[in-house]
Amino acid sequence: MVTLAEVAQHAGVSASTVSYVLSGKRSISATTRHRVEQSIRELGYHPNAGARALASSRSNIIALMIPLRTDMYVPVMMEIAIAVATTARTHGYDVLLLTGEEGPDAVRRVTGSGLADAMILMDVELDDDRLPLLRDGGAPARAKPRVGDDQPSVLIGLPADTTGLTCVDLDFAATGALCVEHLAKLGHRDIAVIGEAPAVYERHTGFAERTLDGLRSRARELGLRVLHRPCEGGYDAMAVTLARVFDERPATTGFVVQNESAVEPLLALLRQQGRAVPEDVSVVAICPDQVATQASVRLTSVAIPAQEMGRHAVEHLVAKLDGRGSDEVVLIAPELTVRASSGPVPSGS
Amino acid sequence: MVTLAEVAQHAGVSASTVSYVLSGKRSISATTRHRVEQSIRELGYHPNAGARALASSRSNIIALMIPLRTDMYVPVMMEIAIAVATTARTHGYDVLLLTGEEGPDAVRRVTGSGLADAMILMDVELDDDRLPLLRDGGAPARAKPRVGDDQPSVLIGLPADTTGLTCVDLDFAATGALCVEHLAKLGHRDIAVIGEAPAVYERHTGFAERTLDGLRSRARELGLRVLHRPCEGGYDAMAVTLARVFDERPATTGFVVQNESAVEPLLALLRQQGRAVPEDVSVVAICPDQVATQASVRLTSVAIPAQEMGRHAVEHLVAKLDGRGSDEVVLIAPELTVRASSGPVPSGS
DNA sequence: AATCATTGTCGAAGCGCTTCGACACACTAT
DNA sequence: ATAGTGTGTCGAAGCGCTTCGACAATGATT
Repeated sequence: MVTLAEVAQHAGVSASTVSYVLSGKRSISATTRHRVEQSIRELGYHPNAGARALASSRSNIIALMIPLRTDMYVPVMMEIAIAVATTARTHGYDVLLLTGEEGPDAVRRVTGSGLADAMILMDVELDDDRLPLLRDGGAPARAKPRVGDDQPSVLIGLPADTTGLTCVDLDFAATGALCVEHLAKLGHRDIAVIGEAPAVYERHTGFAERTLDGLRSRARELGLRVLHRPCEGGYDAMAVTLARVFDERPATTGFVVQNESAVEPLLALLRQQGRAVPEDVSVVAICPDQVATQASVRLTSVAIPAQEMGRHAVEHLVAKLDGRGSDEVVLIAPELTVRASSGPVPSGS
Repeated sequence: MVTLAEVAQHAGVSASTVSYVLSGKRSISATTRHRVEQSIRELGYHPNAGARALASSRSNIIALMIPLRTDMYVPVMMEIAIAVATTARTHGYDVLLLTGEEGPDAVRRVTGSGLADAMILMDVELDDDRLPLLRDGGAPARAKPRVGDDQPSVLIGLPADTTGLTCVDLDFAATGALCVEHLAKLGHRDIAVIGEAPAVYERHTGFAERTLDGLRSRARELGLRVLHRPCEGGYDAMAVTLARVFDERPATTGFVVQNESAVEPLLALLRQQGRAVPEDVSVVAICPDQVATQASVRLTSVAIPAQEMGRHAVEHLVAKLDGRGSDEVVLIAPELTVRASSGPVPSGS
């Protein structure tokens, strides 16, 4: 491996000069800089990451923690992860992939060892046991918790208590509201919400509950009736759920679906029952665009802005690492795209 | 941050002793070891990753490179990535997430900087431009490429030329063969293969072509007729493809599908045409179990062993890093699970 | 002509760890 | 008693980089 010293020798300058060329922390004359850069290229020099981390106590690595069991739709998580990785690279950071398996210990390990400079947590639960560690920077009991000394972090998802935390998420409450508004405008009065699996609600995952809250309160204002039913994915579960919905609210003409694996079954079952979409019933989905456009009926939907979330998270983190930036909650405004699955209520009804 | 020296002082031993307790590379008396371990716990010591990497020239990090544009089904990639991360942890390694964006440069950067000790590449193309770098350990032109000095790597997927490379993959040729065998046994004589999108074949992605080769040669032995049609995902594309299939080969009764986003459309279209599955036509899929079991008809399928592939890859890599292990190609034997989508040919035909 | 910034470069001191050789000590075998 | 053989521990030398203070050299300001 070629070292800084070898580059310095080759260029006929001191090691520190090479270092300053690399970091740009002191001004270097153009001639010297070019000579050094030339040597670097010729020798194929790459600074040693370990040495750099040791000397500067900065690893230029961001840890991305993905829980093992996730409530998010997998492709969305992947999209976020990819967005995080690519955005991080543009800022000179690499990404360390952590699974939830180790739990809070992973936070301690990474923080304590200086493996990563910062941390992004995905799919945060309302009451997540990793949060206390992040609030005080991972140091369990320190005399003087100096500000800015701790491990910056950004959550993707919103916990119950956000004090001292930075979070990025889609504004799910607004999303829920947006969906009913759209249906209300089309004249629908009875709305059924097909939600995530019951387990998701039991685990008090933030996004599912917030969607529902936003949706319900807007529905109340608009005078609509809402029936919420959690639903496991797949055809059989959906069949049961759907039967119950029409049993309880035969006048239902609008559906809001927040469960990717229920989307296609719902459409198939409605078709099978002779209910045409969008002529007889309207369906609005909360899902990635890919699902919305690949479904058997092109779905009116609110997209999950995966890339944007990943990008935002990294950019906030980098800002924090640079001393700019602050703790705040960033909610991304939802956007509803009208496609072929929603239309005015049937005039006959 | 608490350092090795502080632990040593606290325990009343020298720094090297603490280091040996940690690494176990020299024998330490039980009493000393306990005392040191106690101090470590009390002080909440975590070895500094950078210092460790510098001193030992081992980062204990494995790089996982995921191409940006992928031919694999996204959830499968995610499953592999998670399996890689968790398996790596059990061997004391962390995982660095690299996207394909940087291309071969990423290999050079990571290799050159000692950021990672080893590398796993996913979704390898038949003629991948990252491979030459891996064969000689990432050093473009070195005088004496000493054996064992280079960056070990494992590919997930099979390139055209595997000399000097270690690869892990599902045996797709055997998979193709297995699928036709199953259909042949049930009496089907005319088989249609619904493949990945045309772009996948144009890019010469290994797994698609190998599946087809294995399938065709076994079909020839068994005297079956095979019609292969690449297909984009989604309903519209599938409708066109399916119409052409029955146009060209009206006697088709068996389908092999290797395209997750074509599975559900195919089932829906068959149903719509009044062809019952499995009574009139049989469908065998090559897809993750989750897709097979969540489809509207539970699919007879060959699973993609994502976890196993991830685990294998890491274990091979760790073996190489430990000086054990060798370059070899590991093909995982396919397993076909019979579910509800395949049955004997209709007697009337 | 003397003074003061400014700019560009260097030397040296670490960062926290691993690892090698040395060494003291307690044994066993002469 | 003497030499030989392990054990368990220590001291010191780095690993390759960053960064601080020092210091020429240059030009601007009196």
